[in-house]
Amino acid sequence: MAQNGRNGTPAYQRIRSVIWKRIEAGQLKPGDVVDSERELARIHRVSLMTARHALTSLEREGVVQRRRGAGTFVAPPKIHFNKLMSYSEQMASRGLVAGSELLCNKIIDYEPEIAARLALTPNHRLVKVERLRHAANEPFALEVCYLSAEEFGGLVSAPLGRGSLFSILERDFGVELAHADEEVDATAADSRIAELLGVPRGTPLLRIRQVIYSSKGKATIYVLGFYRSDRHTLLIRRFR
Amino acid sequence: MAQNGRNGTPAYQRIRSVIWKRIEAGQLKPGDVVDSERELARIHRVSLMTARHALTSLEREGVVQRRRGAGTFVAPPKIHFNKLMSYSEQMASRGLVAGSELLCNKIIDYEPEIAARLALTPNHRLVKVERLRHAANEPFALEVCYLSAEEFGGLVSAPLGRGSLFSILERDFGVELAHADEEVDATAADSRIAELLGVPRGTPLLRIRQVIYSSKGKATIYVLGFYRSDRHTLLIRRFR
DNA sequence: AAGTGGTCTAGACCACGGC
DNA sequence: CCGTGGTCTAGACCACTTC
Repeated sequence: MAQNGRNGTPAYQRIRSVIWKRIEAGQLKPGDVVDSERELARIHRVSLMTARHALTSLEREGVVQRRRGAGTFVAPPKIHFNKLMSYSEQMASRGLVAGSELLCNKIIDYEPEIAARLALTPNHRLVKVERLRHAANEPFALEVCYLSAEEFGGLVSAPLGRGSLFSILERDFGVELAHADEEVDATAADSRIAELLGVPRGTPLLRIRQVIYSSKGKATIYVLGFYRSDRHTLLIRRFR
Repeated sequence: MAQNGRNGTPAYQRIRSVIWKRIEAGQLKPGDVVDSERELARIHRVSLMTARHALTSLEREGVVQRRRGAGTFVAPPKIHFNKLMSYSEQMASRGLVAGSELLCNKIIDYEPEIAARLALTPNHRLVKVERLRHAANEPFALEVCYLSAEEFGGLVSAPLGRGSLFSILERDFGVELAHADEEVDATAADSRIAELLGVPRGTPLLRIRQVIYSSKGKATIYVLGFYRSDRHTLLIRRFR
């Protein structure tokens, strides 16, 4: 028996998931001791190295912390820094309900600079989705998304007023989003944006230009967003 | 011989560093094949698991990529996204020379809100370092750093006009910086900042408040920065 | 002293990739 | 087919923390 005890999942992954589920269920709380390597090996009838592998992989993901001579402990709840999340997901993670108003959802013909951001030919047709984001019944952001019309033309008949763009792409188009590169700067509200966001003209806004890539490395969505900086701050974590 | 072959460093780390140095020296280029687990085990007279440990740790750091059945390869050069870098390091990475003007370097007595950001008592004394950053002979950012005067009082006599704060802290104070949490928003230039940065009053600026933590998890530096958004955009990568 | 994580051995079989 | 990485065993000694 050099391998899996019948089914195809490696032993160390089974052990991983047992611990992970126990944490998820709240049976193990941050700071609690996790079964030691030797206990795990005994319980799961597995060698020490295998039990160790399970704990090592959990530690790498930040789920547990190990202290030599002391034991393995459930790590404090991780804060989601630098996570690519849809507006709905962001709101949900703060315990708020997402509200948004669909201003525009159509196909546009010629927008060469945006097509270039998506690595498309200048005359490639694009779906343009413009939405006003609300929080606490007040507008706080204007977001304009662009996607290839060839691939995502079907979006124009999608219920974007309600559902999240991310979930529609992932569910209906089978797109797996992987990461995004963002450029952030400050700009002054022009008259249209000022009116939509309910601020005086010239108010400093956070401008974020975002290219979202699929897991295959293809530029999939370009998002141009303007955020009221009195209602929204960007959180970033950087590592040395 | 169950352990280290005389000196104190583990075998897997020695193997690691041999490979790492070979990459650093340019003998191994991105895409090149790295010695296989079995070769490493043979060459370094070590068991397979130990050779494997070396490659696993290099893979976790993104130095190499492993493909089952194929081999282990040097990873493509990593792009420095979400990296905590000093101003000098940022400039250097873009091939520019850092220029900065020291406006203020003194100890201040009572700044409770900033002390709180560093998890210090309200009346804790602080070192305040204010610098105007230049690029291409034009000012583009104002950065104010605060540190505990108790720990870093010696900074007031340091050559901050020339050297980087990071390198002084790391070299002279033995501080190992680990990560930073940043809050980013947009704000309008007040009269003093407008004059220093050479822009009209009310110009939208990027404001970044940064708490930099040591590797021991201690809040060490608080940085308040104002950036001309016509000269500087923030780049972020987010992951799903 | 007892228990923990960290390192290590000398093998093994499996699944996969490229020739 | 052979070589690769992926998983696994049944032990071992060391360094460290806790009591």
